[in-house]
Amino acid sequence: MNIGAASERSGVSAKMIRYYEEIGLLAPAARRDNSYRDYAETDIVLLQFIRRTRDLGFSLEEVGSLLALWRDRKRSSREVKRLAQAHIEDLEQRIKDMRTVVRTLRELTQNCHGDERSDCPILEGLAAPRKTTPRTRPSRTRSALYGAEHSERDRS
Amino acid sequence: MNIGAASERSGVSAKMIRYYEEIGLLAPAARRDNSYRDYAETDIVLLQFIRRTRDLGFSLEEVGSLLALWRDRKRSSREVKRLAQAHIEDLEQRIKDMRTVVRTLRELTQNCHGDERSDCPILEGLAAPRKTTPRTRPSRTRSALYGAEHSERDRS
DNA sequence: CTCAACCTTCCCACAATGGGAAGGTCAACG
DNA sequence: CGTTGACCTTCCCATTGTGGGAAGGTTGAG
Repeated sequence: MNIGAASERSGVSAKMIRYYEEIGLLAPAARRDNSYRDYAETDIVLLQFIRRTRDLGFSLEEVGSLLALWRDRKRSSREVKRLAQAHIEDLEQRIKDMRTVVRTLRELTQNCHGDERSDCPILEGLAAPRKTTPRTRPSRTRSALYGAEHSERDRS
Repeated sequence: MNIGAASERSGVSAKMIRYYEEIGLLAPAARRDNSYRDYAETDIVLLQFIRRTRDLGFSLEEVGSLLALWRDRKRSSREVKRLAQAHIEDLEQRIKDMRTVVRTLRELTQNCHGDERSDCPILEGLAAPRKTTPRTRPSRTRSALYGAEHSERDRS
């Protein structure tokens, strides 16, 4: 199976498949005479695994750990669970942080009449850090969830 | 005031201050004879503004818009409010997505005994996308919130 | 005078991903 | 058989924000 087909089957872009191979997340793919990468069904399963764990917000490094644990079936499930739980905690912290931010922004917008008048409490609020900002400092937590393409929405 | 002092006063690293200047977010700083950048109180206010909006998860591009609106006081508050609200919606979507992910992960971990035994429902679950995954696809939403330095926590 | 602590500009790295160029291959159609 | 389009290959570059660090200039205190 060519990389294109593997990509379609797994939902991982060809570019990413090559990249995962390059960084050692995947073993070098089998090659055919024409040097095309050749994928088997088992590879697809692997790719889908990666795809899914990525969707769940695990970093590639974490995906690597999970893959190692997966390959090495003899290993205990303890580690897997620990990894998953650590990730859940990460996410929960980030959700909490974001909610705080949303609350702050809501307070700011609430007092802004949003019309033609020029005075805007949002800007004042942004300029003068009131107590409303409970140290939402980047709090280390991260794992590249939603590294999506910049939303070119309406306000582009 | 040297860049170091300005950094300390504003909470923005010297490196970032230079970067913001480089990308045109800030006007080129005044220079002294020795070519050192020289900052005044008003600059500090500006830097704090940036710092705060960054903390609230606005992208640098968005910060740029807010700064423009701030500088141009004659402008209506409508735009500011719109920007803030768009950002709130962004955040809310992301919170929703993350909650879905947390729920999924919770379900997976719940069935994992997490002991020495080798079978781990988490891994099975990750391999076989059950219905539990309600299209949490990267859903465009993003603005580089928490682009923190990779958390080198316990599991480093 | 010397040394530490500043400052300057450059370049490099990171996470993950996409874009695209320059070139090789293959299959189908005429 | 030849051409064409759809593949594939490897490379390099851009992105977003941030930090690290080198190589060099300045300055102020001891």
